[in-house]
Amino acid sequence: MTNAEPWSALGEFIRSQRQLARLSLRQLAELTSVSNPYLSQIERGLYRPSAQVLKSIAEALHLSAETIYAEAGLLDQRGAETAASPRVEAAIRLDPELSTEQKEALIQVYRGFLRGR
Amino acid sequence: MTNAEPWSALGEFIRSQRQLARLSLRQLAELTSVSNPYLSQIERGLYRPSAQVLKSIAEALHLSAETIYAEAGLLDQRGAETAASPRVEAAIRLDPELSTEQKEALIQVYRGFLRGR
DNA sequence: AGCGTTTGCTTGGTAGACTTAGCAACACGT
DNA sequence: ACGTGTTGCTAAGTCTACCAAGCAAACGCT
Repeated sequence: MTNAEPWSALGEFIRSQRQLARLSLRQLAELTSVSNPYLSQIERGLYRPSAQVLKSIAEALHLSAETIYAEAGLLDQRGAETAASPRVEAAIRLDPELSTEQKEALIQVYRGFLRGR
Repeated sequence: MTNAEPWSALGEFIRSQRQLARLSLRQLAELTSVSNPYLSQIERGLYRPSAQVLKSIAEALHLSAETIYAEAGLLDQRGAETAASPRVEAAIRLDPELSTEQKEALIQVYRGFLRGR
Protein backbone atom coordinates (compact mmCIF):
# COMPACT_ATOMS: atom_id res chain seq x y z
CA MET A 1 0.00 0.00 0.00
CA THR A 2 1.62 3.16 -1.14
CA ASN A 3 0.06 5.19 1.54
CA ALA A 4 0.52 8.93 1.16
CA GLU A 5 -0.74 10.59 4.29
CA PRO A 6 -1.56 14.26 3.96
CA TRP A 7 1.37 15.30 6.16
CA SER A 8 3.89 13.08 4.42
CA ALA A 9 5.26 16.13 2.62
CA LEU A 10 7.19 16.84 5.78
CA GLY A 11 8.76 13.39 5.71
CA GLU A 12 9.82 13.73 2.11
CA PHE A 13 11.26 17.12 2.89
CA ILE A 14 13.32 15.72 5.73
CA ARG A 15 14.51 12.82 3.66
CA SER A 16 15.65 15.03 0.84
CA GLN A 17 17.44 17.33 3.25
CA ARG A 18 19.14 14.39 4.89
CA GLN A 19 20.30 13.04 1.56
CA LEU A 20 21.54 16.44 0.50
CA ALA A 21 23.60 16.47 3.67
CA ARG A 22 24.95 13.02 2.69
CA LEU A 23 23.82 11.43 5.92
CA SER A 24 22.53 7.91 6.43
CA LEU A 25 19.52 7.23 8.58
CA ARG A 26 21.74 5.96 11.36
CA GLN A 27 24.05 8.92 11.20
CA LEU A 28 21.16 11.34 11.48
CA ALA A 29 19.73 9.18 14.23
CA GLU A 30 22.94 9.52 16.21
CA LEU A 31 23.07 13.26 15.71
CA THR A 32 19.49 13.72 16.80
CA SER A 33 19.46 10.94 19.41
CA VAL A 34 16.32 9.64 17.77
CA SER A 35 16.19 5.96 16.85
CA ASN A 36 16.85 5.19 13.22
CA PRO A 37 13.71 3.11 12.66
CA TYR A 38 11.63 5.98 13.91
CA LEU A 39 13.40 8.39 11.60
CA SER A 40 12.62 6.01 8.77
CA GLN A 41 8.96 6.03 9.72
CA ILE A 42 8.90 9.79 9.96
CA GLU A 43 10.40 10.16 6.50
CA ARG A 44 7.81 7.83 5.08
CA GLY A 45 5.03 9.82 6.68
CA LEU A 46 3.85 7.12 9.07
CA TYR A 47 4.06 9.30 12.13
CA ARG A 48 4.14 12.99 12.90
CA PRO A 49 7.13 13.72 15.08
CA SER A 50 6.89 15.83 18.21
CA ALA A 51 8.20 19.36 18.26
CA GLN A 52 11.32 18.40 20.17
CA VAL A 53 12.21 15.75 17.64
CA LEU A 54 11.62 18.24 14.87
CA LYS A 55 13.86 20.71 16.60
CA SER A 56 16.76 18.30 16.98
CA ILE A 57 16.37 17.25 13.35
CA ALA A 58 16.50 20.87 12.32
CA GLU A 59 19.68 21.39 14.30
CA ALA A 60 21.35 18.30 12.91
CA LEU A 61 20.54 19.35 9.36
CA HIS A 62 21.53 22.96 9.97
CA LEU A 63 18.06 24.19 9.21
CA SER A 64 16.32 26.83 11.25
CA ALA A 65 13.60 25.49 13.49
CA GLU A 66 11.15 27.83 11.82
CA THR A 67 11.86 26.31 8.45
CA ILE A 68 10.97 22.86 9.57
CA TYR A 69 7.98 23.95 11.62
CA ALA A 70 6.65 25.83 8.64
CA GLU A 71 7.10 22.74 6.51
CA ALA A 72 5.20 20.79 9.15
CA GLY A 73 2.38 23.30 8.99
CA LEU A 74 2.87 24.17 12.64
CA LEU A 75 3.69 27.80 12.05
CA ASP A 76 0.90 29.63 10.30
CA GLN A 77 3.35 30.98 7.85
CA ARG A 78 4.02 34.63 7.46
CA GLY A 79 2.70 37.12 9.90
CA ALA A 80 -0.68 36.00 11.06
CA GLU A 81 -3.35 38.39 9.88
CA THR A 82 -4.70 38.88 13.39
CA ALA A 83 -7.37 41.53 13.58
CA ALA A 84 -6.16 44.73 15.16
CA SER A 85 -8.00 44.55 18.46
CA PRO A 86 -6.39 41.39 19.80
CA ARG A 87 -3.00 42.74 18.86
CA VAL A 88 -3.17 45.47 21.44
CA GLU A 89 -4.21 43.07 24.16
CA ALA A 90 -1.56 40.57 23.19
CA ALA A 91 1.12 43.23 23.22
CA ILE A 92 0.03 44.34 26.67
CA ARG A 93 -0.03 40.84 28.05
CA LEU A 94 3.47 40.11 26.83
CA ASP A 95 5.01 43.27 28.18
CA PRO A 96 7.54 42.24 30.82
CA GLU A 97 7.63 45.72 32.31
CA LEU A 98 4.06 45.59 33.59
CA SER A 99 2.74 43.78 36.61
CA THR A 100 -0.23 41.49 36.27
CA GLU A 101 -2.51 44.04 37.90
CA GLN A 102 -1.31 46.75 35.58
CA LYS A 103 -1.91 44.53 32.59
CA GLU A 104 -5.43 43.82 33.70
CA ALA A 105 -6.09 47.47 34.34
CA LEU A 106 -4.81 48.53 30.95
CA ILE A 107 -6.88 45.88 29.21
CA GLN A 108 -9.94 46.99 31.14
CA VAL A 109 -9.42 50.54 29.96
CA TYR A 110 -8.87 49.39 26.43
CA ARG A 111 -12.03 47.29 26.40
CA GLY A 112 -13.91 50.16 27.88
CA PHE A 113 -12.92 52.27 24.92
CA LEU A 114 -14.01 49.59 22.51
CA ARG A 115 -17.31 49.26 24.27
CA GLY A 116 -18.00 52.94 23.73
CA ARG A 117 -17.55 52.92 20.00
CA MET B 1 2.39 16.89 46.18
CA THR B 2 3.79 20.12 44.93
CA ASN B 3 5.80 18.74 42.13
CA ALA B 4 7.31 21.24 39.78
CA GLU B 5 8.49 19.58 36.63
CA PRO B 6 11.29 21.39 34.85
CA TRP B 7 9.04 22.30 31.90
CA SER B 8 6.18 23.52 34.06
CA ALA B 9 7.19 27.11 33.32
CA LEU B 10 5.34 26.72 30.05
CA GLY B 11 2.20 25.66 31.85
CA GLU B 12 2.32 28.61 34.18
CA PHE B 13 2.87 30.92 31.26
CA ILE B 14 -0.17 29.54 29.46
CA ARG B 15 -2.29 29.76 32.58
CA SER B 16 -1.36 33.37 33.21
CA GLN B 17 -2.05 34.29 29.61
CA ARG B 18 -5.39 32.53 29.71
CA GLN B 19 -6.39 34.34 32.89
CA LEU B 20 -5.28 37.67 31.52
CA ALA B 21 -7.54 37.00 28.56
CA ARG B 22 -10.33 36.29 31.04
CA LEU B 23 -11.01 32.85 29.69
CA SER B 24 -12.05 29.80 31.66
CA LEU B 25 -10.46 26.44 31.06
CA ARG B 26 -13.52 25.30 29.17
CA GLN B 27 -13.70 28.38 27.05
CA LEU B 28 -10.11 27.99 25.99
CA ALA B 29 -10.75 24.31 25.48
CA GLU B 30 -13.55 25.10 23.08
CA LEU B 31 -11.49 27.63 21.17
CA THR B 32 -8.59 25.24 20.81
CA SER B 33 -10.64 22.06 20.46
CA VAL B 34 -8.50 20.55 23.17
CA SER B 35 -10.23 18.88 26.09
CA ASN B 36 -10.45 20.95 29.25
CA PRO B 37 -8.96 18.32 31.54
CA TYR B 38 -5.97 18.09 29.30
CA LEU B 39 -5.55 21.85 29.31
CA SER B 40 -5.65 21.72 33.08
CA GLN B 41 -2.91 19.11 33.07
CA ILE B 42 -0.82 21.14 30.67
CA GLU B 43 -1.09 24.24 32.80
CA ARG B 44 -0.02 22.30 35.87
CA GLY B 45 3.00 20.96 34.03
CA LEU B 46 1.94 17.32 34.02
CA TYR B 47 2.34 16.86 30.30
CA ARG B 48 4.20 18.52 27.47
CA PRO B 49 1.74 19.38 24.74
CA SER B 50 2.44 18.60 21.12
CA ALA B 51 3.29 21.33 18.68
CA GLN B 52 -0.17 21.34 17.12
CA VAL B 53 -1.81 21.81 20.51
CA LEU B 54 0.62 24.61 21.26
CA LYS B 55 -0.20 26.21 17.97
CA SER B 56 -3.93 26.20 18.53
CA ILE B 57 -3.42 27.58 22.03
CA ALA B 58 -1.32 30.36 20.59
CA GLU B 59 -4.03 31.21 18.10
CA ALA B 60 -6.76 31.22 20.70
CA LEU B 61 -4.77 33.53 22.95
CA HIS B 62 -3.75 35.75 20.04
CA LEU B 63 -0.11 35.01 20.62
CA SER B 64 2.27 34.28 17.81
CA ALA B 65 3.22 30.65 17.51
CA GLU B 66 6.84 31.70 17.82
CA THR B 67 6.20 33.24 21.20
CA ILE B 68 4.78 30.10 22.67
CA TYR B 69 7.32 27.81 21.06
CA ALA B 70 10.06 29.97 22.48
CA GLU B 71 8.46 29.71 25.89
CA ALA B 72 8.35 25.96 25.49
CA GLY B 73 12.04 25.93 24.68
CA LEU B 74 11.33 24.52 21.25
CA LEU B 75 12.65 27.50 19.39
CA ASP B 76 15.82 28.42 21.21
CA GLN B 77 15.92 31.12 18.56
CA ARG B 78 17.66 34.43 19.00
CA GLY B 79 16.46 37.36 21.06
CA ALA B 80 12.78 36.67 21.44
CA GLU B 81 11.48 39.23 23.88
CA THR B 82 12.97 42.39 22.36
CA ALA B 83 12.01 45.85 23.48
CA ALA B 84 8.43 45.37 24.53
CA SER B 85 7.60 48.96 25.33
CA PRO B 86 7.51 50.19 21.74
CA ARG B 87 5.41 47.20 20.79
CA VAL B 88 2.52 48.11 23.05
CA GLU B 89 2.49 51.70 21.94
CA ALA B 90 2.77 50.73 18.29
CA ALA B 91 -0.13 48.30 18.62
CA ILE B 92 -2.23 50.99 20.22
CA ARG B 93 -1.43 53.52 17.53
CA LEU B 94 -2.29 51.07 14.81
CA ASP B 95 -5.65 50.11 16.27
CA PRO B 96 -8.36 51.42 13.94
CA GLU B 97 -11.07 51.02 16.57
CA LEU B 98 -9.72 53.75 18.81
CA SER B 99 -10.06 57.47 18.40
CA THR B 100 -6.99 59.65 18.55
CA GLU B 101 -7.88 60.87 22.02
CA GLN B 102 -8.40 57.36 23.25
CA LYS B 103 -5.06 56.29 21.89
CA GLU B 104 -3.35 59.16 23.62
CA ALA B 105 -5.11 58.38 26.86
CA LEU B 106 -4.16 54.74 26.73
CA ILE B 107 -0.56 55.55 26.01
CA GLN B 108 -0.53 58.01 28.89
CA VAL B 109 -1.77 55.31 31.24
CA TYR B 110 0.77 52.89 29.88
CA ARG B 111 3.64 55.30 30.32
CA GLY B 112 2.44 56.06 33.80
CA PHE B 113 2.76 52.40 34.68
CA LEU B 114 6.24 52.28 33.24
CA ARG B 115 7.21 55.33 35.22
CA GLY B 116 6.30 53.60 38.45
CA ARG B 117 8.68 50.72 38.03
C1' DA C 1 -33.00 26.95 52.27
C1' DG C 2 -32.88 25.06 47.34
C1' DC C 3 -31.46 24.30 42.20
C1' DG C 4 -28.82 25.36 38.13
C1' DT C 5 -24.49 26.75 36.33
C1' DT C 6 -19.60 27.28 36.18
C1' DT C 7 -15.27 26.62 38.08
C1' DG C 8 -11.06 23.37 38.09
C1' DC C 9 -9.82 18.75 38.93
C1' DT C 10 -9.45 13.21 39.07
C1' DT C 11 -10.14 8.85 36.99
C1' DG C 12 -9.87 5.32 33.43
C1' DG C 13 -8.99 4.42 28.92
C1' DT C 14 -7.20 4.70 23.90
C1' DA C 15 -4.05 5.77 20.41
C1' DG C 16 0.08 6.95 18.62
C1' DA C 17 4.90 8.65 19.43
C1' DC C 18 8.98 6.39 20.18
C1' DT C 19 12.37 2.44 21.41
C1' DT C 20 15.07 -2.01 21.26
C1' DA C 21 15.96 -6.12 18.76
C1' DG C 22 16.40 -8.05 14.65
C1' DC C 23 15.88 -9.05 9.47
C1' DA C 24 17.02 -8.94 4.21
C1' DA C 25 19.66 -6.79 0.59
C1' DC C 26 23.53 -4.69 -1.05
C1' DA C 27 28.32 -3.41 -0.97
C1' DC C 28 33.28 -4.27 -0.01
C1' DG C 29 37.57 -7.01 1.14
C1' DT C 30 39.85 -11.24 1.85
C1' DA D 1 33.12 -18.85 -1.58
C1' DC D 2 32.91 -16.42 3.14
C1' DG D 3 32.86 -12.61 6.56
C1' DT D 4 32.02 -7.79 7.95
C1' DG D 5 29.90 -3.48 7.53
C1' DT D 6 26.52 -0.63 5.66
C1' DT D 7 21.96 0.44 4.00
C1' DG D 8 16.75 0.82 5.09
C1' DC D 9 13.06 -1.70 6.97
C1' DT D 10 9.69 -4.69 10.12
C1' DA D 11 7.93 -6.43 14.59
C1' DA D 12 6.73 -5.91 19.18
C1' DG D 13 6.70 -3.54 23.08
C1' DT D 14 6.67 0.82 26.47
C1' DC D 15 5.37 5.28 27.54
C1' DT D 16 2.70 9.38 27.43
C1' DA D 17 -0.14 12.74 25.04
C1' DC D 18 -4.79 13.22 24.88
C1' DC D 19 -9.99 12.36 25.53
C1' DA D 20 -14.80 11.26 27.72
C1' DA D 21 -17.09 10.91 31.88
C1' DG D 22 -17.77 12.43 36.09
C1' DC D 23 -17.01 14.83 40.81
C1' DA D 24 -16.71 18.53 44.61
C1' DA D 25 -16.67 23.24 45.63
C1' DA D 26 -18.11 27.83 44.66
C1' DC D 27 -21.02 30.81 42.47
C1' DG D 28 -25.53 33.11 41.51
C1' DC D 29 -30.71 33.36 41.54
C1' DT D 30 -35.31 32.57 43.42
